[in-house]
Amino acid sequence: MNEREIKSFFSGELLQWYKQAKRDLPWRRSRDPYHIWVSEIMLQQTRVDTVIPYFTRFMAKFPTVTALAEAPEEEVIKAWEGLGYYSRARNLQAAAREIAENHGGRLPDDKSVVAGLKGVGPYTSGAILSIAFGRPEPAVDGNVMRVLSRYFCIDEDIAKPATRIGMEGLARELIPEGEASDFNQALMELGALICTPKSPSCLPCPVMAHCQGRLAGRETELPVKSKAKPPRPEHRLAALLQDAEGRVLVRQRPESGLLARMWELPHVAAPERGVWDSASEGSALLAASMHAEGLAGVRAESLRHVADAEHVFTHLHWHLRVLGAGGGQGRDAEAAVAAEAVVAAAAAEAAAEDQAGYRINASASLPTGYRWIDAADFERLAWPNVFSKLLSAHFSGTLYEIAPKR
DNA sequence: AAGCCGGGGCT
DNA sequence: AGCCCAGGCTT
Repeated sequence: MNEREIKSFFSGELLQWYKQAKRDLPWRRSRDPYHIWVSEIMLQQTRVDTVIPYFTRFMAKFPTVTALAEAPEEEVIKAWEGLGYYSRARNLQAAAREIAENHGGRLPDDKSVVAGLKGVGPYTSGAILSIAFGRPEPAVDGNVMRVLSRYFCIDEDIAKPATRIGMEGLARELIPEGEASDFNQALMELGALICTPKSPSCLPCPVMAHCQGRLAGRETELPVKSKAKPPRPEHRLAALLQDAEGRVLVRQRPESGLLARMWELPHVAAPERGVWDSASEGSALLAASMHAEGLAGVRAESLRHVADAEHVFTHLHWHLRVLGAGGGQGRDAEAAVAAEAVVAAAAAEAAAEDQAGYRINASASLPTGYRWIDAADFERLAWPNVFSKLLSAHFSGTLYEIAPKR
């Protein structure tokens, strides 16, 4: 078989396989470009099984481009809570506003418009144009690069942008006339169901007979991919502070950057691991930090170790130690903390006010971005997973289950 | 080209 | 507990 025949065998067999093997997914029940678009944004870096419930809820809440464009941003972020990469949600809404404003609320069959949308790169552009409009554009994601690397025995590093460009050229050639939608989905479906990353199921694979990687016995060593740098560790001290009514002090993150505009417990980075490990030094640091933020009344000696939590990002690994005070929460995972009187001035004021350890005068204003929340507020605001879990446990009275062992 | 952006599944 | 997976944007 020559190169041309190997390619046409691949396209023909794959397409035929897909037509009988394709999964019934919510976004495959519609040809509405808006549905395809939302699903493709959610599917960036995210598995099908994770996306399904989010997609269903999202479409019920924001059924049209216009509905999404007109929604308050916090509602969109809340609907995205737990999916990660929150800039996807902000970009999606910004693009929806662009479509509502300049294209009558309908995604146009126009490559330059689609490719120019916020949050739409080469992969997503190709996916929308082919799936929603049948245009013969390649849609090369990680699945497709894995499948093509193996079938054509390509050992270029798929982490390099130049490799993706090359794969797009190849994928474009492979699209059968008039079948771009099914063919592109077939390529990804094969990667998801058969040609999987770890141990590919070659026997039921519709194109095994001419898979160059398999014929060379190299299917498990392909694709070649250079490794990412490990996330850098950060040890952080977080405060779980309550007022007399049991409300919890939280703050909103900055407009841009990591976890932009989401809510969290106040926390501060420990300059070194030793400070984080030491109950007295950690408490003193956290109290001093809160005081510097304008929160008079935190006394280091009243802070107790209530939980540890981890949060791993692609480039960052947070080790969170949660120190708590106030409210009626009597359980103590750790012995009472004896710290230096770092905030002595504030302590004197606070001691008169509240023996439980922390209290903000009702008339005193909180620093910008801070507020007290109750369980109902918690349900409405959007949190990164780690704080969602901690606060959910706190409000349901089960925080001790994720508290440190000792 | 390299770093910045979350989260979950598998072994 | 440590491994792997995976697009787009910004600098």
